[in-house]
Amino acid sequence: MRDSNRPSLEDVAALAGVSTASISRCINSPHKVAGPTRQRIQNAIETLGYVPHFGGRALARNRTNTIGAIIPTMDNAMFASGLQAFQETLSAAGVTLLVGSSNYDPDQEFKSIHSLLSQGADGLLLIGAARPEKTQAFLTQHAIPHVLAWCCPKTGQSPSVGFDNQKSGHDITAHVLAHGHRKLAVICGLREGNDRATARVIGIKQAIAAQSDAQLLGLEECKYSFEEAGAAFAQLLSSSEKPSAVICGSDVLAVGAMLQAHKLGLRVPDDISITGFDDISLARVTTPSLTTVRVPQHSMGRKAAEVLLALLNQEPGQILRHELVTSIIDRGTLARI
Amino acid sequence: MRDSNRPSLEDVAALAGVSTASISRCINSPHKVAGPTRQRIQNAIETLGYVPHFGGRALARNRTNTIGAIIPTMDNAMFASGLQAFQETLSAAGVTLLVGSSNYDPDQEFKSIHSLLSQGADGLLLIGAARPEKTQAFLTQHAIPHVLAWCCPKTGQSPSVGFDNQKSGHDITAHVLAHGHRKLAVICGLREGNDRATARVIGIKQAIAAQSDAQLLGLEECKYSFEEAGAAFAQLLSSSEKPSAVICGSDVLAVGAMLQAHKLGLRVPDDISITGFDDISLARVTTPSLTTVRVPQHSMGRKAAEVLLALLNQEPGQILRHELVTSIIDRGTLARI
DNA sequence: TTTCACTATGCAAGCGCTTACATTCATCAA
DNA sequence: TTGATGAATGTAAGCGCTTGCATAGTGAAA
Repeated sequence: MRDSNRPSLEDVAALAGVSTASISRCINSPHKVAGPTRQRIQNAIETLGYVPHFGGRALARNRTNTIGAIIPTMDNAMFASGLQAFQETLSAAGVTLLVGSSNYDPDQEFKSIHSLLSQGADGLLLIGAARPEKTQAFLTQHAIPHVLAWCCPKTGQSPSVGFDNQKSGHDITAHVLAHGHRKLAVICGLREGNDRATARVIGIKQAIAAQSDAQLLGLEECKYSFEEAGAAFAQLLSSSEKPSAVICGSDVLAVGAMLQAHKLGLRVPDDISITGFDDISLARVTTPSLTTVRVPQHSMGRKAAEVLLALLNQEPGQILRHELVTSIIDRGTLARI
Repeated sequence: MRDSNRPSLEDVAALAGVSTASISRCINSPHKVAGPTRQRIQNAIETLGYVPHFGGRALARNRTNTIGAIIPTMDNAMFASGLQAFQETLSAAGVTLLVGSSNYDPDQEFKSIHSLLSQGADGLLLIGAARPEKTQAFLTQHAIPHVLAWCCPKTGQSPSVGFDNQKSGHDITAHVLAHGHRKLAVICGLREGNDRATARVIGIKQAIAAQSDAQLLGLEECKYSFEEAGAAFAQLLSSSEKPSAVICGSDVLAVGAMLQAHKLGLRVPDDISITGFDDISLARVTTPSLTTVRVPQHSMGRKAAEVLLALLNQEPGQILRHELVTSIIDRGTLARI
């Protein structure tokens, strides 16, 4: 027990009167140790408050039982509950979650990947499929086990657990069109390096294009904040021809738009309809509550963890592309014209 | 290079024609290595794509550069932005964040502590001060560097970065009383094992007690969900004597109450006033927006990280108790009577 | 009883890295 | 020239754990 007072395997072994090997076995595969011995060891561990030394273990096993997740930000709720589910699932499997953030910046993401790997992450959860060649190459070259979430790319060989952003964008737009709207506008997140935002917009445009008498009056890109979304909304409504519905690429944007509409004295949905995307808790709280696209965050997080764990355990026959379904939640911000 | 194709220090040493010690020095304290040698080593590292093995490093150094945070849940936004700030600050210092959750359960928290420590966390961020003797003893016995956040206990020797929950509870209540309310009710989170919720209620009760003609008509405890808070609200309003204001221990509860009020056909704040606590983004989004207590989540997260880093670096002369101030944000859910 | 098969446990060799100490070598003052 | 000095590099001893192999112990079959 050289370092301060941290007990080592050896200390436990001495107390229990067995060899260090038995202790190790008792911890890692208890069935290999006889009942009474196990009991004695348990006691010793208890009395000393022994906790295995991570470094030693990681070195000997060449595995850390740690998985990294790099998400754009925890600050808004967009990823929170998915991440929570991810963490819980890992935790149940005895794996710990390392968190890094990218702040929607590819360079930052690359740094985080590096950082988490050098912290020993056995695998990685990444959001979205779009990343620079450099990052992609790094993942491939080092054969980093990873899964993509929030997306479901049809190309590329990374396993993914997500949904079809484009289709969902299409769906909500078709829904808006079905309500009789023909003059539409869009607020979306910054699309550069963000394939989810990009795909959603493509889907939206597709749906509009498919309806001959519909038109897209304007499209504003901004960060995911109430303020920026509000400004974008004001911008869209300042043009001569005003939309009857504004389709937003995220609930955060939609709520920002609603707040701004309120300031402008516009009633939602009587004067203008607004739709969101994600169905985070915000969506239920506004008045009226938000018509939006429900994204199965919880099951996505859980499934992503399961896939990643299977990957690490080299379980064969894994399906590599898990597409979950989204649905439209009709609440109160979409009027029928 | 025994394991698959991962290069080790030795491989780099061989390539560069130096000893492993020099490589190590070159990585960890470059100034100790002569220019040309350094160059040669850099090249070798580059060519091999060498990344130091985490386990080996952690074992030799007895330090992982990893810090764990155990928060009740990431699912609601209560801790999200504080955690984000915490993570960013750590990241800037080259330290990685490990996340565990407690789900407001002391046993689960204990398990998470164990788990994060066994994953090598050098230090810990814990929420709140109330924990079982067993957990406390474990922390003390093993001399785990840790800091408490979201609270600011005057006793106990754990460093903390937080605010005075009791005082804040008192303040918001005094504020409500100053608006002329005399018949109050309270919805709070489950207090068992949750010192923040407990302290807030104590503060609320104190303020009410200090106002002789004020009365507390009812108090409901529930989980932090819209549904449960809604039920609690309904319960409070089902009694014969109805409160004119309901003070909630969290914005989540307040929003749940508002949603329920709406269902019951009550106008906020005309028919009933409601206040929140935390000032998470939800609070700005309801109609009317929520009068609440602003908690400096961001600076709390940042400061907590700074304190923890200082602790790990054994920087002397640290102040161990950082009390941040809260303030009341007056928005639209508190009527003047 | 002897032998065999099997289980429970111990022994000891690493895992990849850091670092105290030893060694080498160039530099410079005496 | 010589010894002292200090910088650059090498040597090798761990760090705490896992695990293949060896050994001891047990009961059943022969």
